[in-house]
Amino acid sequence: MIDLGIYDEHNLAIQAFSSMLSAISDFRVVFTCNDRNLLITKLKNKRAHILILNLHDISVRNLNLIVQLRIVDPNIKILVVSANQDEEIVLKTFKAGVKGFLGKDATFNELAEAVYSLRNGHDYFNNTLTHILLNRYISRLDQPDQETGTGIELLSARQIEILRLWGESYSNQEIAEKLFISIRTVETHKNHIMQKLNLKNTVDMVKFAIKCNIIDV
Amino acid sequence: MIDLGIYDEHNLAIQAFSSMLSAISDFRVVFTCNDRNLLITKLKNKRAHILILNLHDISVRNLNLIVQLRIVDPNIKILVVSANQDEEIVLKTFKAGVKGFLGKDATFNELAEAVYSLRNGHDYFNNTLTHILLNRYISRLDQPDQETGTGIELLSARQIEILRLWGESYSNQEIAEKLFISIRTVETHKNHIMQKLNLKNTVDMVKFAIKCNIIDV
DNA sequence: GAGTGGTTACGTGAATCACGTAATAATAAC
DNA sequence: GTTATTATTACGTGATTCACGTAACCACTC
Repeated sequence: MIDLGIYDEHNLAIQAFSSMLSAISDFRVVFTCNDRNLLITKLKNKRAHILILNLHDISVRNLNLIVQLRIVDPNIKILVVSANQDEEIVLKTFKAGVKGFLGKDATFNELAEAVYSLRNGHDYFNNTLTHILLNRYISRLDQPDQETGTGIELLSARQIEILRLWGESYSNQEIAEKLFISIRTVETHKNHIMQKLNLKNTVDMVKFAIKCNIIDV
Repeated sequence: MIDLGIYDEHNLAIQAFSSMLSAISDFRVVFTCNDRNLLITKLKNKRAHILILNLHDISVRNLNLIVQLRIVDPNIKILVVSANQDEEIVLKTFKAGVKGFLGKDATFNELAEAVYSLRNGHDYFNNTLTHILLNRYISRLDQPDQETGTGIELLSARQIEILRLWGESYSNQEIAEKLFISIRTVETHKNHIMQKLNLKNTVDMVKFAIKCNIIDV
C-alpha cells in the first residue's frame, strides 16, 4: 500500500486526481490540500509516502515550499506535476529535492509508474525532461565548435599571443619585456585587436578572450 | 516487421544477440557483422531499420564510424550498447547521431523497448543516461552556489552594482551619470573592490565578475 | 563614545586607452 | 614586376583609467 498526499490549488483537480489514483488498489490517498499555507501542517500530521504536487508555475516561492516540506519530512518523496517545463526552472526543482517530474504530456500510466518508482527509492524522469537535458548538453557541446565564427580567426598569431598574455593579467610593460618589444608595440597590437573585432573597450576584450578559450576565468 | 543489423567484435555475442532478438516475432535480423571495416559495405547492401552497435569502448574512431554510417544511410537508427558510460563520451555518441543508448545494466526488455522506440522515430534514453545528465546538470547548478566563498560576499550592494555596470562595458563616466555620483566615487568603489578581493588589476576584476555570475561572457 | 564599514569625493602620478601616423617586410593579386 | 594588403614594429597625443593616498559623513555596533 502506498500512501499519497495530493496538493493542488483547485479542489476539482484534487478530486479528479484522487478518484483516478484510487482506481489502483495499491494507492491510498491519505490527505489532500488546496492551501499552500496548510500543506506543511498537513504533512506533519498525516505522513504520506509520496506527495503529488500540482504546481501551475514553478516559482521561487514554490521552490522554497519544496525545501521546507523536505525539512518537515525528509523521507517524503515529492512528485511535481506541472506544465511549466522551462528547463532552468524544472531542473531547479530537482535541486530543491523533488524526486519525480511529470510534464504536460504525461499519461496516467506514467503517473502510476512514477509513483511506483519513487516508492522503490528511484527517481522518475519522463522523456520530456531527458530531452531537455540532452538538448541542453548538445547545445553546450556545440558552443566550442562555434569558435570559428566568433572572430578569433581574424587575429594573427602575434595578436593572439598578446591577447593571451594580457588576459593572464600581465601589464603592458611585462608583456613588452617578455616578448622583447616596445610597450608601444604592445599597445598597438591591442588597438588592432579592438579595431578588428569592433570592441568598445578592454572589458569587452577580456570577455572575447574568454569566449574563445584563449584565457580561463 | 523491424529489420535489424547487429555489429559486435565477437561472433559469439552476435549469435547470442541474434537468437535473443529473434524470439520476438516482430524482429528480423537482416545482417550481422564482426569486422568494423566491412560494416559500411554491409549497411549499403542490406538496408536495416535499426543497427545495434555493440561497442566495448567508445573511442574517437568509433564515433567517426557512427558519423560515416549515417552518411551511408541517413535513415539508419543506431542503437549503441556499451558498458562505457563515461558521461562525456556517451553524450558525444548522441552528438554523432546515435538515437539510443543502453548501458551495462540494461535488460532485454529495455533492448526491445529501445528497438520499438527507435522504429517509431523516437529516441531511447535509459535511466542511467538520464542520471548522468541530471547529475551533470546538478553539479553545474551547484557551482553558482559556491559563490559564497569566492569573495563576493565581501562586497556591498553598491560595490556589486558598480562592478556589474563596469563589467557591462560602461565607462566610469557613464556609470557616474547613471548613478548620479561623481566619477571619482566610481573610481573609489572600484579601488575598494580590488583591495577587498586582492585583485592585481582590472582584467582580474572582469574574471571575478564572470566567475560570480555578476556579468555574462 | 570609540570602532567599524559603507558611500561619497578629491589629489596625484603612473599606466593605459583610443585614436592617429608611419616604416619595414612578407605575401597575394593584377 | 608593380601594386595592394596585411603583420609587425614603433611613436605622438590627449583623454581616461589605475592605484594609491586622504577625508568627510552616516549608520551600526560594542
